[in-house]
Amino acid sequence: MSRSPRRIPDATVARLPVYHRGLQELLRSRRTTVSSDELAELAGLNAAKVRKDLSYLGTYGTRGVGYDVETLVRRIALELGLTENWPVVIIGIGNLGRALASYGGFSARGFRIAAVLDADPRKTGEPVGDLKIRPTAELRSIVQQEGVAIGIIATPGNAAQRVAGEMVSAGIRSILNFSPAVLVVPDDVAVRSVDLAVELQVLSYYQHHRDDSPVVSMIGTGAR
Amino acid sequence: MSRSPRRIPDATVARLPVYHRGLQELLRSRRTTVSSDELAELAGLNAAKVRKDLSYLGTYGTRGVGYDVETLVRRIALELGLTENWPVVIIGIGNLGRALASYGGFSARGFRIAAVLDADPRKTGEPVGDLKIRPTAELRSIVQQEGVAIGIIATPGNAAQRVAGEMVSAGIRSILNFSPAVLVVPDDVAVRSVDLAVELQVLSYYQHHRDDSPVVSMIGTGAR
DNA sequence: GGTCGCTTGTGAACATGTGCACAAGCCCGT
DNA sequence: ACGGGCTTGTGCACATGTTCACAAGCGACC
Repeated sequence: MSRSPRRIPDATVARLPVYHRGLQELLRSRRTTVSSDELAELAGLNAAKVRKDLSYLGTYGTRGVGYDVETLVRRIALELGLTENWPVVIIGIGNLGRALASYGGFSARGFRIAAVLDADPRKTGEPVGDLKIRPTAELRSIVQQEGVAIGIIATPGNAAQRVAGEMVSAGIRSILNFSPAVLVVPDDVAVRSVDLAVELQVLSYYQHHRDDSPVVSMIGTGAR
Repeated sequence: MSRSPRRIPDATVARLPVYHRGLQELLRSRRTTVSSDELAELAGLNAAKVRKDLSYLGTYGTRGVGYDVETLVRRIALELGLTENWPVVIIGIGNLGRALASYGGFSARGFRIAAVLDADPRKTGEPVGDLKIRPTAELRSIVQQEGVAIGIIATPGNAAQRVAGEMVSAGIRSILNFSPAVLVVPDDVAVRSVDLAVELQVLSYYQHHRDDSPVVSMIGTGAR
């Protein structure tokens, strides 16, 4: 259904959510039209990249005018699959898991938290926002009942691989991993990992080598 | 002092922390030597990439044998500047800020949290781990006294730009931004942004287009 | 209806990153 | 001392990503 004519490059896919975020802001401020230059400013990129990225979605701009904000935000949401309101589960309810569970941004941008789970039986029943912590043994039935497609791992590193295996066997095929571990999963499972310490260490490198080369970077989005 | 002979490519810099993490594991299990193949497995990459990456650090391997774990972990730590035990500050102590503040991984990997700050005066004095929340007005003096070089922003999006400005004017030149906002800073300030919703949305794309192309990716590390 | 100013969409040059494949070099056993 | 097995380091071809620069096209105004 929402197949795009050409395949979209990974680098562009990583930036689409940033455009989506900026366009939503514009919507809120009642802007109807936006140029590639303005959108570039909002996304922290340059105009050429914006135009090339958007061109992979098809021809949605008007020369001499710009892009219609509402059309474009809808087109990007469609492409990213945000219209499906994916149910997600979070496993590992420590400080980070709790923070993720109560992070308002998720529900506002195409996702809803179907359940929060933890392997520690002492935590079972503990409230987290509107939800109660459930034991990991219930994962399979939750996934099946709610049609969960995306799982978030917020456990310590040593539990992550086990949890990933449980997710995969429960039918989850997209995993967002916040633990400092490299996950081994079947080829048809997508994994994205965010390691907080890694991010700091990259910054540390550029801080350390400041005189050699000043650099500003944004993860996966190739910002200036 | 620790200048490397050639400039290290960004893609490699983003992977060095992952090697460092894997090597530390090996150290703990008393391994003295590791091949590019084994290290690749640990980092979720392929051996060719590992060898090329490490070659930018100089010639530290032994043909027919592999790399000396201890030498290599030290060399990478030196390159990343992890030996300096950077003091960092966290601004914005909501759920996420609290999670970051109590995240053990930081102290274990080259950073120490010098202070946690929040703009809300009602939170001042509240304990977070060993620290107490301080008002943002104290940022400048903290930065000067402790020599803080790296700041972490964990505020809501609408406060992020203001906080970033305060950090820059206080003398911070490396910022790790967890808010969903694009920060505008002077050229000589490095920014890395992690937007949790963006990560989910990227996963959502690949989930949505699953039939077109199975994909596994790891942020900024180019894993298979 | 024609012209002018503005902005898109994109071909082509350039830059960066990846993977292959193999020579160079080290260790060990004989 | 020498040969065999193994692993590094890297040149080179290929793939992906970025930027430039400009023709094409739209809208507005005369």
